[in-house]
Parts: sequence; structure tokens; C-alpha cells
Amino acid sequence: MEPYRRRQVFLERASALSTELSSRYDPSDSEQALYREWEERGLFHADETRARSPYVIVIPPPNVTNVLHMGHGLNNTIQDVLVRWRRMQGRDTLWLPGTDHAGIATQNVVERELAAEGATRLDLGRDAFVERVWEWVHEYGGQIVEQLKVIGCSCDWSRTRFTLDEGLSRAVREVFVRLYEKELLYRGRYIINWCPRCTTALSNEESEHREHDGKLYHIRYPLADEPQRFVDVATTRPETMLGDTALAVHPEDERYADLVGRKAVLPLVDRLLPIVADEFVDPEFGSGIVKVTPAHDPNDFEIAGRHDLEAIDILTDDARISDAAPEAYRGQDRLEARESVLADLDRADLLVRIEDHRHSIGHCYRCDTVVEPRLSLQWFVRMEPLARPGLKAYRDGQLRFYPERFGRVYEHWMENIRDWCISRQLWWGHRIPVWYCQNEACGEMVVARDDPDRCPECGGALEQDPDVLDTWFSSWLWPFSTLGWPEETADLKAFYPTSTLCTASEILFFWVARMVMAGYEFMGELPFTDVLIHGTVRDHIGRRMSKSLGNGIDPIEVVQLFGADAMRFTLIRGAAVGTDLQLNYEDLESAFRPGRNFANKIWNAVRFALPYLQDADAVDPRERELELADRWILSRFAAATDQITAALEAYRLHEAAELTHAFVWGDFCDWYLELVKGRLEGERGSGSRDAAAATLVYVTRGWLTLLHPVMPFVTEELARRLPGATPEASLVLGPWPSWDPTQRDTEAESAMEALQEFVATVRNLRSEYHVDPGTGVTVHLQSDASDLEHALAAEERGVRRLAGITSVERSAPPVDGPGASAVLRAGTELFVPLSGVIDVDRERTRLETEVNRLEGLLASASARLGNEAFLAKAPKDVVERERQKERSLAEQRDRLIEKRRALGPTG
RNA sequence: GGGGCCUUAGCUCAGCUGGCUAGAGCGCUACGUUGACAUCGUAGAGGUCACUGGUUCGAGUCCAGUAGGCCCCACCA
Repeated sequence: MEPYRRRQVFLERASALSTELSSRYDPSDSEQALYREWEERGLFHADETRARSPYVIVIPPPNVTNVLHMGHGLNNTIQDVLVRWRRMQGRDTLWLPGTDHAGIATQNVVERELAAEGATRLDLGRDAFVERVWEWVHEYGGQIVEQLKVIGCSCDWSRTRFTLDEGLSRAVREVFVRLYEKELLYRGRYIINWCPRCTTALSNEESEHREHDGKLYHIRYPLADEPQRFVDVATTRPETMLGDTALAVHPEDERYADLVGRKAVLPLVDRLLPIVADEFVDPEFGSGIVKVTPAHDPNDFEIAGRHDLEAIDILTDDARISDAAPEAYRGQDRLEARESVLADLDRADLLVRIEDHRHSIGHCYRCDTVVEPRLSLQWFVRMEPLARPGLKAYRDGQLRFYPERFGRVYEHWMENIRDWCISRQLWWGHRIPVWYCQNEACGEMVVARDDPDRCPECGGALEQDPDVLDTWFSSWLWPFSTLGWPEETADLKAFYPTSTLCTASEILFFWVARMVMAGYEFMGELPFTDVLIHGTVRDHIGRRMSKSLGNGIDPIEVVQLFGADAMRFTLIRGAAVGTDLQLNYEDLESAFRPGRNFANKIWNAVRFALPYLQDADAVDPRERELELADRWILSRFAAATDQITAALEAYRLHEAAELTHAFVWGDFCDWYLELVKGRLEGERGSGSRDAAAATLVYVTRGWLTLLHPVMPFVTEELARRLPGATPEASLVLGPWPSWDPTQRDTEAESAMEALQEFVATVRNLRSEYHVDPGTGVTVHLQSDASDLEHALAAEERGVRRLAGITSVERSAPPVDGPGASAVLRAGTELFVPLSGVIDVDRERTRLETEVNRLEGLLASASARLGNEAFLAKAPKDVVERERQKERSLAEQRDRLIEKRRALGPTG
């Protein structure tokens, strides 16, 4: 029969069988309803009045402008797994959600909207613009919150926060004032990173450096007192020469010793430039002479400070040449100006040469525009004192990173911390709480918690600083501002400090390190003890997922296609601690199919078992007379519980997912369910059936629980149908199974191992017979599984694998043949189907290859056993294992040689 | 210029304290209408664990170096 036809026949048969539950699990049937129910019942709500052993996570607040992408999907699934697991363990768990106002990003979105209408924010004016942004936020913002629910996140939504909320705004202002009072805040004129597109200052962290193939231009400047002599300088940004105010050489550079103290003439501008000596200059680089542009280069600014040089800002806010430059260039864009300057220099024969030069250039992290280092009056936070306790906490081991290596990255950054530029020339954000007296004679500056009416000094009118604060200036307070600080709330008392902070490595500096600093400064305590850093979601060729590349995968689409559980399982299993996760956006199937198939597998496993079970089976299986298979699965379950719990403790979530999958599919479905099928058919009241049923209920409920943090929906859906389930019970509330070492049953485990080997051997009998399709062999068993271990002990090796088999004969399949359960019954027959005609030539080759392989392994095992040092130093059990290995290898080899001989010579 | 990471099956990756006849998922081959599941089952092919040295009774695992890839930080014009 052709494959497609065969499949059709199968499906027809399948649909003819009417069953209560569909044989395909359809996540869309239940996910949303379950979520709504959990939420309505308040299962995610944290009670601040009884938080005795709290487990707390604050969400890394996504930008209000965001829609969910796979990065969020991964980040939040990880948090949800941790939170659900701890909640099931009985910890008083809070996962606090919220969003970030995201100054630049949000302002940009609304500005783009305005641009489409042909307007700018300047047309609207400040108040109307801010009003407009709020409207946008109310209408479109926070979509992401709803999307988090779709993927199953068990946040306490009653505590949702927004960084521009009244409470959080109060926290921001309190912090600003406190820092100012402690002189950890200052206003000053320094070189900052300026984004000419966003027309605002950026912090160092917001300027992303990338390598560029640029040019290095060598220009010559004539000396003032010796116009026929020139000095060569090199620059990558020739237009900045318009702002040069000096030249510098190294103090010990003998070549130029005679130049120091003299003056050069700045071409195109005709300004006189003093030539100074400064340690900063590297005599090895270029000509060894540097042009000094204090307003547009941080080093030059430093030099200027040391030599009392003027700083001339030759740019406007949008990076055009300002009025400080000669008229010819004014109004030109910086790149346009670069061309004109070069052309003019060339015309004057002052452009010596141009060479290729690779160097890195800063880009705005929001709009990717090349940032301009620029002298500007801004507010800064003095970071060094704030960093000290955070550094100590890490070194003392109170603050732990998973994986550990990120601790070193954190340490390095904290050690070399630089002051933080916090003012932004934007309208959307927390307005800086500083007022300047408009009375020039007074000039008072007021920094206040509450808006002042008039100048406390002179009673004059006040004007508030027009700038807003860096978005991260509210984010760094997140772990306590969300709990009500600066009020001493019950929440703050109950839930601070938090437990685990879970994020991608990108915002280690932006956010994580600064939260530690704020935690110590304002709460006197660490904001969290564990930092879990996960990888980035990339596409199949390693690129970061992004809208602009078009390689993004929409998690909501994935949920619709495969279900939230499938997505969560795939993400968790794919993301080993600290490694990136690759997903193929062109073939969603291959990425998410395993997760969906797993959900379907467990759905069908439980669907199969349910009709055999009744409420009376919801008893502790140890009250029943357990058979080998029952003891075995209970023991395996105990082992799985132990391993999975340990993996979660160590934040090895991928391992926990993998272990659960292996237990459910490999142990439970493949073996236990198969072994128990026959027994379930038995009469209620029969010891064997009751033991099987009780074990089945217990173990199924158990692994549904273990799987619930990763796949909350199917597991809950199924757990509710198990005997003994009550309407108010929910896996959400646990309890998490506890690991009981007495449940390990090594006797049962080793007997089952033997049984599994035995079954494999029986199956292998197939290769010893050449039969027609549709026939097979029938194996007559003399012992059942519980006898097997005795049989094995009695038999010497050699016959071991066939222990329990009295005879094997060729036969047609029985009309109504027993399943694999027959293996366990003494005196029954097991029909082993054979899979068609065996290709004898192929079989010969296979056997020969196999024998060769075994010879090789045997040689190395023997060599080891012949090694005196090995015998002397290796642990006893290792040596013993090695001996066994040698024996069984020899045994296998001999058997295969025998088989090979039986097949006759090649031909 | 500093710091960190990676290189294991055709693909994506596990492999924690050295004991491994190196695993998983996908893909591939063969067979299968077995009353849970074809979103499945059974069997199988496929790997000098990048390379070179070292430590060790024993190295995918530890150390050093080489080659290739990635990331972060940094003011060399």
C-alpha cells in the first residue's frame, strides 16, 4: 500500500473510534480560558500580610512601545518557570509586572506619527506634545502586558507599575533630591555623546560603538612665525578643525621641542593656535602632533583643561555648522561640511594625504545615528561612591551571577565606573526637579521635592529646568519604587529584597549594576541576590532577531500555531544557561514541532489512562500490593523529582525540561504505560489492577506537576481530569513533589533494567530469522518479570540474555495477539513481528562492521585492564565495571561472529 | 589595545566536580493500519569531541600554544 493511502486508512479508522477526548491536543481550546480562570481566582496574587518565605521577581519592564518578540518570550518564560515552581513549593511568591516609559523610544514613536501628519513636536508645544504621548500610551501602550498573559506569565497584575506612575515619579524625585543633598549629583559642562537626530545627550552606555572603515586625513598647518614651515596633523573628522584651539605634542618628543610655546595658524579660519606639550599625545601615532578641539573630543577637552584653552562648539543641536565657524560653512550638515573643508584644504594645498583607517564610532542606541562628542551642560551622577558597596557585595559572594562569568564583567565595569550623564533634552519623561531664579542678580538654583512657587532667596520668579531624566534613572529604582518606596509600605517590608533578577546580558550595565547601586544607597540592602543572565534569541544563521532584518518570529503567532506550552518548552529546552538560542524563522515547524508533539504525547497518554481510572484509585500506591513495574516507575519518579528539583535550584532550566521530557516519554509512556495496559483491563478489586491504577494516578499527577512550570496549560487541563481532582484544586498551587530517598527502589530498578535488556534481546531475534512480511516469531516465556531477577541470578552469563525464554518459533501473528504486557506473564506467548525480508548481504556487512567495532573496543578495554597503574589507582567500581565491559564485549562479539557464520559466505 | 566566550553527528545544541562503549531534538534510511499517540512506534546509519603539545592509570572534560568564529569594554587623533 502506498504511504499516503495507508495513512488515510489509518485516519479513517481513527475517526471511526469515538472517544471523549480528541486524539489531538488542541491548545486553543483551553489556554485562554484557563488563564482567565487562574487570574480571576487570584492565584497569582501575592499576599503581603503573610510573606514568610517570599520569592520575588520584578519583571524587567518592557518599553510601553514594545510588542512582544522572542527575546521577551524567552525572558518571561524563564521568569515564569521560576515563579511557578517556587509558588508550587509553597513560597509566598510575587512576580511584579510593569512597563517602562522609555523616554527616547516613545518620544520617537509619537514624533514619527506627527511627522506623518506633517507636524513636529515644536508645532504642538511641550504640554500638548506630552499630552499626545500620554494618549498614545493609553491607547497602544501596554499591549505587551496582554501578550504576556497569552504566553502564560503568572504575574500579579494587581501590582502592575509604570515608570511614570505617580508613585514612581515621587521615588524619582526623592532620589534626585537625596543625591543632590549628598553631593552625588552635579551639573557641569563636559563632553557628552550627543545624538543629533534625537537632539539629546546620551549616557556612555547609550552610545554603541561599532567599527567603521573610515579615512585618516593628514592636514598641514603653517606656523605663525614661520609661514613656510608646516606641521602635519591627522584627523578622522576634518570638519572639527573649525573648532581647533591648539596643537599638542608630547613633552618629551625631541622632534618638536622647538615648537612648544609657539603658534600655528588654523587654515580656513585663520585662528592662532598655541602649541602645547601634553602627556596625552602619543609620539608614535601619525606625525606625533595632535590638533586640539576641546568642544568635540573628550581627550582634547582634558588637554584644554590642563592648558586653559578655549572650547569652541562649532555644531548646532542637529549637527550643522554653527555660527561659531566661518560663514562659508554655516548651516552645512556635518558630512557636507567635511567635504567642503576637505575641498578647501585641497585647494590651498594643505591636504597632505588620505589613508584608510578602521576605527570605531558611537551610534545612538535608539536611532542608530552617529553620535557626536560634544561639550554640553548636563547633570551627572557621581558613581564611584555608589559603586563601592555593590562591588563589595559581589566580592563577598552575596550577589551571585548565573553563569558566573558575568560577575567578572560586572566587576570590571564597576571598577572602572564613570559618571553618569542623566539629563536628556527630551519632553517625555521625569522632568528634572530643579528651578532657576530668573532674577539675574540672585541666580539661585532650587532642587526640591515639591514644586516651589517662587525663589526662596529673593522671591523672584522661577523657571524649571527644561530637561528630563534618563529613562534608566527611574528603572534603577524599580525593585523598590514598585513596592511603594519612599513610603514604608507593607509590600516593601514583605518583598524587599527580591530574589532573582532575570535578564539578557545587554542591560547588565544599563540596569542591573545600577539597581544594585540604588538598592544599597536607598534601601541599604541588595535589591536581589541572584542574577540570571540568559542568551539572545537569534535566527538560524546567528543574527539577532529584529524587525528591520525581517527575521523575527512573533511569539503570538507561534502560540496560535503550536500553543503556548509548545513555545515555552522549546524556549526553555533550547536555552542552556548563558548560551544563545537559535531559531529558524523560515521553518517554524522544525523549531516548535517537538514542543507541540510533546504536548500531544502527554495528552494522549493521559487520555488513554483515564477510562480505566476511578476516584477510588486516588490513593497512595504504597497502600496497594505493588508489582515490579509499579515499584520501578515510583522509583524512577522519585529520581526524576530529585534531579529536576536540583536542576531548577541551580537555574539549569533546560536540564529540568530535558529530564522531565525523558522521564515522561522514555520511562512513563514507553515502558510503564505499555507494561500496565493488560493489568488495567482487570476487574476492580483485583490486586494487580488496583496497584497499577493507584500507581498510575499518583505518578501521572506527579509528572504533570513537575512539568507544570514549563507547560502550565496542558498539565492543568489534564490534572483536573485525574481521579481525586477537586474543582478548587489547581497545579498552580502545587504542592511540588518532595524528594523522598526511601522511594528509590534499586532492586526494582535493576530488575527493570534487566527486563528492558531482555525485551531488546527478544526484538533482536528478528535479525536471526529471515521471514516473509507479516509473519514473526512467538516467544514462549517461562517466568514473569518479578521472577526474572532470580532467573538472572541463577543463570550464568551467556544464557543470561535468553533467560526466561523456553522456545522461539516462527509463526503467523495471532488473531488477537497480546501486547507487550505478555512479557510480564509467565507461561504466555509473545508475538514479535518481523519487519519483512532481511537483506542477507546487508546483514552480513552490518555484522562484519559491528564485529570490527567490538574488536576495537575490546582491545582498549583489555589494554586498560592490563595496565598495572590503572589497577592500582583506579577506584574499585571503575575497575569492576571495566571487567564487566570486557566480558560483555567479548560475549557480544562471539555471538555476532556466530550469527555471521550462520549466514554463510558472501555471495 | 584590554577582557570574556565558542569550536562535539548533516543542522541546532547538551555533556555540572576528569572514569564515555560521547547524548538529545530535528533531519536521513528501512519497516509498521499492533485500541493512547502517524503530532506515533521499532530498528538503523552518522562523531580521530577544531588542531598541536602537556598533566594523569585515564582527557570531550584540566593546563599551554595554534587556527577559525563571536561578544563586551576602551579617549589613540
